[in-house]
Amino acid sequence: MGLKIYSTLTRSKEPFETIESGKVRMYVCGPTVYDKAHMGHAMSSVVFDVIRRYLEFSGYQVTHAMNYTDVDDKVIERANEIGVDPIALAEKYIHEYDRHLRDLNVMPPSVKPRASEEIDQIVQMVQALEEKGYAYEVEGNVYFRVAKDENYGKLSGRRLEDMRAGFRIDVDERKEDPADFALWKAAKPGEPAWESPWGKGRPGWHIECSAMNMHYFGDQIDIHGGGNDLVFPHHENEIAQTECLTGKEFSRYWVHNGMMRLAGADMSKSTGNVFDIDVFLQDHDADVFRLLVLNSHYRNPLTFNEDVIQQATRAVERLRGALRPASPTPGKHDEAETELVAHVENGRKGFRESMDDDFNTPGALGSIFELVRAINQARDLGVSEVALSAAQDALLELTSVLGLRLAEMRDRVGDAAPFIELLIDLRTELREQKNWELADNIRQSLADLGVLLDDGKEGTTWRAQ
RNA sequence: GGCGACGUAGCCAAGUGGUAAGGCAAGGGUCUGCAAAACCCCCAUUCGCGGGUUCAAUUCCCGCCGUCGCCUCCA
Repeated sequence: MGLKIYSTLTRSKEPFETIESGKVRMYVCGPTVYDKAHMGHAMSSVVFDVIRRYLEFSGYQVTHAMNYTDVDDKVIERANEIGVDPIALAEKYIHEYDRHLRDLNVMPPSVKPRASEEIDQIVQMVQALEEKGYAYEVEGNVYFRVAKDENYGKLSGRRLEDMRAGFRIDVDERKEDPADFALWKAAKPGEPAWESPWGKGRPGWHIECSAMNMHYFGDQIDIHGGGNDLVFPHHENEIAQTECLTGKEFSRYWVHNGMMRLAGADMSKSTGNVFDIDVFLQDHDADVFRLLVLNSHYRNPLTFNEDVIQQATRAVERLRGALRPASPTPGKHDEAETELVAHVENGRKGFRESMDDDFNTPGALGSIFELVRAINQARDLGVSEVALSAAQDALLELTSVLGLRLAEMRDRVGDAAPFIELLIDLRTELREQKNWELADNIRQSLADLGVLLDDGKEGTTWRAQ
């Protein structure tokens, strides 16, 4: 029972088979860098990060490309508004986005191409399309001849006639067909422009992705991803350009994540701009966002509001709580330890089965939480440190496939452990003397430093918050 | 108008042709100097509404209602 992935192209789950055995070429559309990134971008990044991590966990060698669209109408428009150079503006937001990816614990893409750095490749591609009759030039603009592509519309399920019917009157009169789209745009004054066979100009939106794919991966890739808002026209046009040129299937799987929904009245502007990645991460742990995202299937719309943030925060605490050490005075519990081993196996199995089913992360989390309960039960029973930490290692492994960093805090205070334990011993003596006030002071002071004490029947344990 | 999704407990959310994972919240209990955590119990005879197919549907089909996305440059 191997991995299955839902492809937008076939609208069904397909067994995952790569072009090259054991290797995955994955291209994900990144942001147009004209403004601060929002939580929707973060969602998409996390979704594809988890897909990548799971593929690697499954033994694939993944090359992950993510582009930055830095030459674009919106970038130019914004740059002109504030009077800066468009490329410089894009550069600023690219830096910012890279930082967000780090903060969100998104594995760095293998390559991060930018439109402005792929001009040669783009020009070559447009030329080739022109030679094959799929493109035509009008006054320095080059358009893709949609009517010549008999498969046009196959990804989004649209028919040309339907689309033409919807066009308004303000279409570019120079196009042969209102549905044709720009491959190359003639430069207007004040815009970034490059030399080309058609005069000075810049690439259209869709061609950059086709060109980058060809540059870094060749004619075919395994996975092409992005938000489902890109299905049309962006990905539809990418397919058209690339497949008309190569005559081969462009991408084996088209993977699209659902949109984030900010709908609920509880999260309007009045709540503040919780939508910016920046702002969110100031107040919340990246793990919280990840859990929130992974708690629903990537293709479905994601509910995002204060309620679910709270719920995710508590859930992350529960996950971390499972990493608390074993009871200081373990007993002999062979049966319980055997059972714990079985739970670990079930957890792993359930996790894989869910993830193999089109990256069903909510199902995978279900298995993880079942493992959490088993670990907590075993600890309460008093199983040995060895048995418990084996299960905890499994928990850490599975959650790390989801990109969660449960152990981070624990690791961070790791060096302080001997001192914390010293304080615990001291406090235990104070408690034996019924000096509650001092004992509580120590507990509170440690809590302020992010170290929580748990007084159990068998003694006191601690955990990092 | 065209194309496409979605509607499961108070909230978030999986899932299956044979009667509903998981998380959060609420309630009861165990433990505890107190607290927190943890553990146990409890929490949808029911999966938007109305038909149909079937021995059996939340799961398949049809219709309706509702929410949402895309329809030329938004992840």
